[in-house]
Amino acid sequence: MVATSELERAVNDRLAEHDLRYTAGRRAIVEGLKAADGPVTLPELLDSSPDLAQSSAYRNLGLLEEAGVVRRLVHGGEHAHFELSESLTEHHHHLICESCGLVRDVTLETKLERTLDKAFDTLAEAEGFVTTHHTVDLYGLCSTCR
Amino acid sequence: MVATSELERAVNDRLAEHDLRYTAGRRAIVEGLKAADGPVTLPELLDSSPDLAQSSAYRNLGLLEEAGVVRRLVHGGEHAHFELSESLTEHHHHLICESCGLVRDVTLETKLERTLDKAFDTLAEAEGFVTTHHTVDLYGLCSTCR
DNA sequence: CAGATATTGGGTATCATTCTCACTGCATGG
DNA sequence: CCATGCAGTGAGAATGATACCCAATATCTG
Ligand SMILES: [Mn+2]
Ligand SMILES: [Mn+2]
Ligand SMILES: [Zn+2]
Ligand SMILES: [Zn+2]
Repeated sequence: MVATSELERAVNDRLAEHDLRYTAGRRAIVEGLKAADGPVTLPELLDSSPDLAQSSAYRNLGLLEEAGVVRRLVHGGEHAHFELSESLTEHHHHLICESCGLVRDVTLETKLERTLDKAFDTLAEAEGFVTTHHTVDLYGLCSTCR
Repeated sequence: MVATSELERAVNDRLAEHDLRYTAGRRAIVEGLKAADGPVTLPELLDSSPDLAQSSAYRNLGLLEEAGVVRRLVHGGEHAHFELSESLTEHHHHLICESCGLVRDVTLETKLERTLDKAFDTLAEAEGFVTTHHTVDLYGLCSTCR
């Protein structure tokens, strides 16, 4: 987990590389994502930071995504979920409730993750692909929806 | 790979269990998915079966999904992709081109898949989840988009 | 065939997300 | 300080994939 000041500096740097300013609205988004205990939807983000305008939040989430600060998760639910990029946190995967849409983070053992990376590279190569990243999503029912 | 007549019977059975008829439109969808060399979008499906009405195709894809005949893949692109359910084909994963949206099927070694299943169950249990299935998606660039 | 139920398809509605544009904030330099 | 220019903002409108409606048909059952 990156310390806040370090995170702030890293975000600032990435935005600068893309000629983007680190404004109050963008800081509120980053803080909101950092404070959340998992990926959040846009309505959830607005609830936690009521001063954000919806249109600006969507726009800034898109810009932060392009700048490599934010990752957008697209699952079957109504809303996309957003989280801080893995390069600012750590590589992990997701547990998704098919009933309420809740998303939780999970981490695989380093050893298993390395085995997977190797297997994935081989598979992709056989199809002529070059892969940039992978996702592993576990679908099911959360403890409250069971 | 299930033979066509066997597939037809299996689809028929599942629809019957849900009080759904195996009509010409639904058969066209199943045939279209079977003939495709990977998951297809609704516009692609309509192109390959021009007599399908868009509204009926969407409705029937949803019903076929509920009946366990079709699986819907939601990635970042414009359209969802559809394929025959794994229970009618075999468990596999996806290689997705981030540039053109192409989706290809890939299969992991049985041994690795079993290792994953075990690890996933443990992780889910620790979070109070019960999992129904998992996805593994490899993102990158296909040979033509490289 | 009749009655009951399921399906169809053209049109319309929904709604998450993106776009528009007039306005504001902020940096820079003279 | 003020002027200038450009990036950012936000309220509302537009977009587009997908779902819904409903009157007309088709299919099953007996
Ligand atoms: Mn996450
Ligand atoms: Mn597939
Ligand atoms: Zn749940
Ligand atoms: Zn491609």
